[in-house]
Amino acid sequence: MSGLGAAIEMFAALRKERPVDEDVNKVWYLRQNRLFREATEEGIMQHEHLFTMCEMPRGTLVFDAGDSARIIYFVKRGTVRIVRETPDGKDVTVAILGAGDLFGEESLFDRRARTTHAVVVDDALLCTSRADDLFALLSRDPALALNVAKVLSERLDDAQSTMEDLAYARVGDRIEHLYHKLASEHGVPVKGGLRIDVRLTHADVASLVGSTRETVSLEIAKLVDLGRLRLDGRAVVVPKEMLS
Amino acid sequence: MSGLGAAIEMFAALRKERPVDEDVNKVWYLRQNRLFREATEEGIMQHEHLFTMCEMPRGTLVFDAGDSARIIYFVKRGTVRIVRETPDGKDVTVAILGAGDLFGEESLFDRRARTTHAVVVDDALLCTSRADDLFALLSRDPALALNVAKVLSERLDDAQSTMEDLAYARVGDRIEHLYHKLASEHGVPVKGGLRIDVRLTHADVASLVGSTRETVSLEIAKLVDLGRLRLDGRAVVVPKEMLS
DNA sequence: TCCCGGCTGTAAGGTGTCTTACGCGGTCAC
DNA sequence: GTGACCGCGTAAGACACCTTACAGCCGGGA
Repeated sequence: MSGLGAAIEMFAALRKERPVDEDVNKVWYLRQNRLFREATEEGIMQHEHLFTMCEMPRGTLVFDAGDSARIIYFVKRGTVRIVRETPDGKDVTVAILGAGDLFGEESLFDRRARTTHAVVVDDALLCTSRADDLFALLSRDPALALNVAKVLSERLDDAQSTMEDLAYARVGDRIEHLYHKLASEHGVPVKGGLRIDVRLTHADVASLVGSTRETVSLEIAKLVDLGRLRLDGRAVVVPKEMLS
Repeated sequence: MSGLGAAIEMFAALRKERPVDEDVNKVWYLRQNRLFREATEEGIMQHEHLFTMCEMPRGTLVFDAGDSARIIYFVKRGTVRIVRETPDGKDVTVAILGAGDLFGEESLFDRRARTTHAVVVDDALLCTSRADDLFALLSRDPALALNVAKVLSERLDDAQSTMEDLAYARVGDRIEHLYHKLASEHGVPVKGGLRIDVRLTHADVASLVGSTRETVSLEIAKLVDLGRLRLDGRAVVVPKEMLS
């Protein structure tokens, strides 16, 4: 994958929209993105060396809490989990990210070591950039900087909605909300609903809804009984009559 | 708080002309905001007409969930609470903001009605700007746009830390963490610690830590017993030996 | 001054969920 | 194949916290 491809993917990531067919969409992104509307081919070329692509299999630790490497990541393909660890060693997953998302953006503004770690959930293709390089690029282009702000604003809204759930909803409802959100972001249409192919174990789900592996097993079984979720092999399906 | 009250307050916020001495201070106030931290005096002067100051007493509903007015707010003085409401009517306070913070920034990127409401906790002086005006300003100044991103990034980190607490910490610990955070952000030094002058009722605290008024009363009493908090009249004091 | 409404303290009972414990089936490496 | 490991299902007991209920307090307005 060329650096140019990487750069294009990065701006695609900032727009938070997902390609259906990659080859067609490279051109599509060029036309859509404000930056590239006025930019010459050479202008794009100038920045291609700032980006690197890399492939990572399920389970890879992208970065660890405490790391001080200042790198920003863009998800091109696959899924990544952002995790905090509580003082007594429990994991809290604060975000599940897919194609089009970016992460590690704290290091754009903050020199402190990371407070989270990031793990690959489904085999991923990532694009990376050094914080200083990206910062310089953003400093020259307000539209891009605003895109970053927009992405963060959406993530904040997401986090607040999760806080609401954690504060007052029961575990069963939290799990259902989680799967509805995953369905809308990562669901693939199957007959009768949306299948979630993100490979989350019950322990992973527990870390997302603030519960334990055992209660998650129990509550999922209850939800399936009630017809609010279905199982398709190992994957969870949200019935379409449940999608508001 | 009634919807009518909300509308009246919004209207007042847009219309009210402040006394001349406030206008003179406007630039000074703007300068205190994180957004304009590195901006030049002239730069602020140029855009000063985009902003309006307005005073709001404790209890004022700054904006309500469902409002579609696209306005961004800057806190010059006082304290403001950002609140979401759960389907069954419970309040979840997702942020407590003080001097230098901004809020309502969703409307910069998003045309949907607000999902939160904002209430004045301590008599506040706010500065308002129409979303479109501010957006135009940010589009011309990458440094300002990056400041917005930075503020959002910090708020996100904050939200994630709260999620961690809500997920696995006991109510007592959550309250203690809350007061430590408030102390570091809004605390005024008194002998033996930091006093928190933000006027939060136990019900308010409950909405911050995802609990009930009664358990908050109980747990605060326990914390005071253990010497982990002190009371100074109605205010809470965090003993300095508790500040890590 | 007195009343009223909002804030706080306290306690009994109920329950959602965590903890602990164990067994079972799949999958992968050897 | 066969063991080791991981992910899953289930169940009894404990407990943190919510619910419900009521009473005292303080401050502000009539």
